[in-house]
Amino acid sequence: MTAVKKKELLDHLVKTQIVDAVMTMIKKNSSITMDGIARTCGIAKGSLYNYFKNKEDLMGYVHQAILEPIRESKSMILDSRKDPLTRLYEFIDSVFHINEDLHFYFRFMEQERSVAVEKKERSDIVMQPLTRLCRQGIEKGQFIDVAPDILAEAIYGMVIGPMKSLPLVSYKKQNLEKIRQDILRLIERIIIV
Amino acid sequence: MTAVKKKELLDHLVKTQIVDAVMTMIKKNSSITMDGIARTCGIAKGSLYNYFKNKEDLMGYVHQAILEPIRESKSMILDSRKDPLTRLYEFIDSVFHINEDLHFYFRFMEQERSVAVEKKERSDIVMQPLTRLCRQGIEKGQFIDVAPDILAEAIYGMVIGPMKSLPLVSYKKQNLEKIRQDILRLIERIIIV
Amino acid sequence: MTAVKKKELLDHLVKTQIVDAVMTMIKKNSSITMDGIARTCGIAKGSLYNYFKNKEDLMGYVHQAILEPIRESKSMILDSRKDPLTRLYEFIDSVFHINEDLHFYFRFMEQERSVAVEKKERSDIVMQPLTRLCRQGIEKGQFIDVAPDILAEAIYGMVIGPMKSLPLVSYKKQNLEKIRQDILRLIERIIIV
Amino acid sequence: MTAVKKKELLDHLVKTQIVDAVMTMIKKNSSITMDGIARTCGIAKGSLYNYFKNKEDLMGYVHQAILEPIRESKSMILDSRKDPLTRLYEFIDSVFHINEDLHFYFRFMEQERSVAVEKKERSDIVMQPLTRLCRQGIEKGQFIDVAPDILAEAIYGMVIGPMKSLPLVSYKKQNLEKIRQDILRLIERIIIV
DNA sequence: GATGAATGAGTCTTCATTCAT
DNA sequence: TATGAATGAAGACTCATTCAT
Repeated sequence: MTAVKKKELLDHLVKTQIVDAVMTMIKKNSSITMDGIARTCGIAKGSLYNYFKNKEDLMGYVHQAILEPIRESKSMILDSRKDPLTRLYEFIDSVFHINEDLHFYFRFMEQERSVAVEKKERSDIVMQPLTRLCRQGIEKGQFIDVAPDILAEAIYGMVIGPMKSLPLVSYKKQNLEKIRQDILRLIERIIIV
Repeated sequence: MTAVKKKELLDHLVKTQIVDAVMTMIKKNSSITMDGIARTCGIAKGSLYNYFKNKEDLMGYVHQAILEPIRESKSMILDSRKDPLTRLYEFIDSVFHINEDLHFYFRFMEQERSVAVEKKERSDIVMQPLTRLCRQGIEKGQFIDVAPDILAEAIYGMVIGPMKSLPLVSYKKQNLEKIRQDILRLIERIIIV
Repeated sequence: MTAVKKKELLDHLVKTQIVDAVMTMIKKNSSITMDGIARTCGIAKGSLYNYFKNKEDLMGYVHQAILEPIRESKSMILDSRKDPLTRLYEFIDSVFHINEDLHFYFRFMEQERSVAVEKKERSDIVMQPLTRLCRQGIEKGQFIDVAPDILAEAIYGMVIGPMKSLPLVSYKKQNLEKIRQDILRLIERIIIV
Repeated sequence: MTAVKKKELLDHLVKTQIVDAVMTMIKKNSSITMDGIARTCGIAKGSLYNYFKNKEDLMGYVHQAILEPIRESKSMILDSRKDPLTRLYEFIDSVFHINEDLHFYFRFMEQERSVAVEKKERSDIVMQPLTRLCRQGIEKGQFIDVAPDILAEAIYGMVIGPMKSLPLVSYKKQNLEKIRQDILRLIERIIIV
């Protein structure tokens, strides 16, 4: 391996470590300070600045690191070449299977309070592909014919809403399956022609 | 009036003033500091501590003061003795008519970022009465028979979702009416004829 | 005394204390930090920010506090209604009598390194009145007729130059008088008999 | 070439490179950090410490490297075997012709603010030879008979003063020539018997 | 009770210096 | 010898809280 590659690898390793540290802190709901990040990483405060220009930069990187996998997984489903109906079901399934990530994502978004940013991200990651999907479903006559962005919002609300409030409802595995069935029944009844 | 009553009245007056100050600051999107609150109120920083133990206490009070009117207005509609169907339509209408309040409420929630708190409040203010409403509608055979909390979440998502993203969509008055029509068309499909 | 006056007095007292602290530190040639200023004053770091918005503000105040007396004393001499010749001799005398202040002033200027600022201050305090003085002397036919600003610079250089380098020259009281005589002999040659 | 000589040559090469880097940075008015020096040189930060014990050491070397040419050029003029009067005129001319260097020198001095050092350098480079020149001029009966060091200071002040303040005066080429003429007239009038 | 000056822990950021490779 | 990542001491600034008047 060349020296350059080694360096890049090491660089990436430390950055990953930093991301992990921030994630841990977010999960613990502790406030994110450069001091804290360094301590959690077990490196010196100054070292953080060898990897990132400043806190904003660092948080931006963490942001991307957290969002990218979600963005990708959603995009893979929502933008595939399958039938719109199929994709919708797959999307709903995926939401049920990644709910832990999703909860983390939501908490992160709330920590990183910036209305503009949140809406932008939500829009980029889920709403835009979902809106495209809805448009295609409507064109094919599979979905009810309302404005596609409204339809997308409604689907998002119907699916994500119950997921977000799950931790409040005391639920077991079978409950989760029951919830899924109910959501599917609603989707079938409301969305599909 | 007794001295005690006078004191209570004065106490309430100042607290109201403090709440207003915080609201003003949130609207201006300025960061909420004890110093700033005192300055906005026109009282001394130290005096705040005569009314509240600490900042958390103060913010808790503001929290309640902001939420109570929304809670009440929602409760008045959702818990009235009218027909569930009627109440549902009234609720949806109310959401469309108070959207300014609602935006303020959302901004406040983002300032006061605390996952636990947000969910709790949302639950108290809207979801519980809405769930009760759904239960009654289902029992009466008016709404499709799924778990009432899921139905409530779905309705919430369908109605609030598009509202939250409104600032992003470039919209005019007629757009708003179009959105309302679309949402109503979706909601109607919940209802069993 | 009213409460307001008392407050103003106290405010001024603390600011004076801060100025003194900075002066002390400059004399000691120690680097001027907010921490150090606070320590030297015997007050808390945060308190400095109750009196000044930031370090720049504080240093600006110190700047003025140091310069004002010098500015005033120079202005009183250079802008008086006396004969230009008389004023010139008085100015030279004054330079010899305040040389301790002047040395402190020069050291301060070097600490506060900002070319623009230094030149501006020097210009405001000494060069402008001195140039006016020269212009009047030339008009009256008392001084040799060259550009007044150049003449002013030359006088400044002739008088201040030797003063600045005094600490290097091992000198005694009588030396100082000898230097003064020499400078005066040079200055006299500017004057048209 | 022996290995030792090779090493010395290399050492000198790198040091020259470092001096150039610092000069460049001073001209750009950017703050001089070890990191920046290394980056500008294209060598590693750690390597600087193979050539210099610490930053102070490095800056001292740069100091000498910058001053030496000025010192030499001044010395060549002031210490030549020509007539004192001729040398004085050559000195004044040289000041007018090297004003770019001089400005760089002044900026450097302001960066390297240290009263002691400045006075020492000024003394070494200009004042000592100028004082010698004055002494010779006085002995020859060409210059006015005051203490040679005072005379030197006065000349320095008369010539350098206007030069230093030049950037303030909005001046064109012809202005510069006018200034030169005025200064020469003053010198002739005041200094020369 | 009201006041607001004083406090100091906590936050981000810079940079000279060290040291393992 | 060369490298540059790691270090940590400083530095400027913020802000919730206390307390003497």
